[in-house]
Amino acid sequence: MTEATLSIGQVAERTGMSVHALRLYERRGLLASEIRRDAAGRRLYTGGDVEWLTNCVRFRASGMSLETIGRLAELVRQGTGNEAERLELLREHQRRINEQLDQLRACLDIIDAKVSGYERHLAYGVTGDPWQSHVPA
Amino acid sequence: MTEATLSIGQVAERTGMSVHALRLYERRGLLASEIRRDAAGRRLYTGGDVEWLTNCVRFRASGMSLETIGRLAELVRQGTGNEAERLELLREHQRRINEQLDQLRACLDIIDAKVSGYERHLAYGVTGDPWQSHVPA
DNA sequence: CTAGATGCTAGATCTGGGTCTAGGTCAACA
DNA sequence: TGTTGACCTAGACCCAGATCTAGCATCTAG
Repeated sequence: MTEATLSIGQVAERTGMSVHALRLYERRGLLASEIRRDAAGRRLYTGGDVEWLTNCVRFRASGMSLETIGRLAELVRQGTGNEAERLELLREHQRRINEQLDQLRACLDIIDAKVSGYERHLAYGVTGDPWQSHVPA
Repeated sequence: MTEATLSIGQVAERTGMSVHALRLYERRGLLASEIRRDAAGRRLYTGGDVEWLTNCVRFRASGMSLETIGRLAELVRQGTGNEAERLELLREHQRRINEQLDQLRACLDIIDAKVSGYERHLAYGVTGDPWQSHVPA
C-alpha cells in the first residue's frame, strides 16, 4: 500500500505552518524521518510526517525550542533503544509546561483582580486611580 | 515622608530583570511614572516603580509585548479618565492568557500520554517504537 | 589617594524563529 | 504554445527583546 502523500503546500495548510517554515524545519533536521521527493525534486509528505509536524506546532506553542525539537527528532530517527532519553526530554518539557501554567495562572489572578477593580471603578464612579493608589485592583 | 528609594542594581535584584533591561524599559517609555535621579544622575526607584516593574515581569512572562506594556504605561501616566481603555487592554490580555492556558493544557495532555507510553514501554519491554508505530503514547 | 564597584549614555551586537527574494524547474490547461 | 501556479535552493532580511561595549563619572573603603 503506497501511502498517500501530500505536497508541501497541502502540509502547510493542514499544520498551519508556512511552506517556508516547513523547509526550514527540514534543513534544521527537525523531522523524524526523511521526506521523500518526486521525480522533479518536490517533497512528498506522509501522514506520519504531518502528525509529527502537528506535534511540533504544539510543542512550539508550549515553548519548546527548535533545538530541543531537533534533539527529539534525532532520537526518534535513531530508532528504538533510546527510549529513556526521549522520556527524559519529554519529562523535562512536561515540567516546563507546568511551570508556565503556574506563571500564567499567577498572572491571570493579578489581571482578574485589576479587571474587577476597574469594573467596580467604572460602575460606581469610585474616585482615585485603582492602579496608582494602593487600592487592591 | 521621603519615600525610600532603590538603585538600579537593587531593583534588578528584586525584580529579576537586568540593569540593561531596566534602562531599556525606561527608554522605551514602559514605566508608569518618571524615575527620579540623584545629584549625580543615578536613577532612584520607588516602591511603586518596583511594583510596576514586577507586574511588567509577570506580563512579559505571560506574553504581553513591550508595545502593549507601553500602551498601558501611557494610560496610567495620563492619570484618571481613561479607565475604560485600561480595562479593555487588560481584558484583551486576559483573553490571550486563557488561550495560552488552553494550548498548554492541550500540549500537556499529549506529552502526558507520550510519557506514560514510554514508561510502559520501558517497564514492560514492549516492543516497537511508541512514537513511530501508531501505538498511542 | 587610589582601586574597585556601580552608575551613566549612545549605540552596536546577538539570538531565535521566521519570512522573503532571486532565479530557476516543471506540469497543466486554454 | 505559452502563461500560470506550485515548487525548488541558497541566502538575505526582519523583528522583538535583550545584552554588551566604549568611554566616562561618581562613590566608598582601605
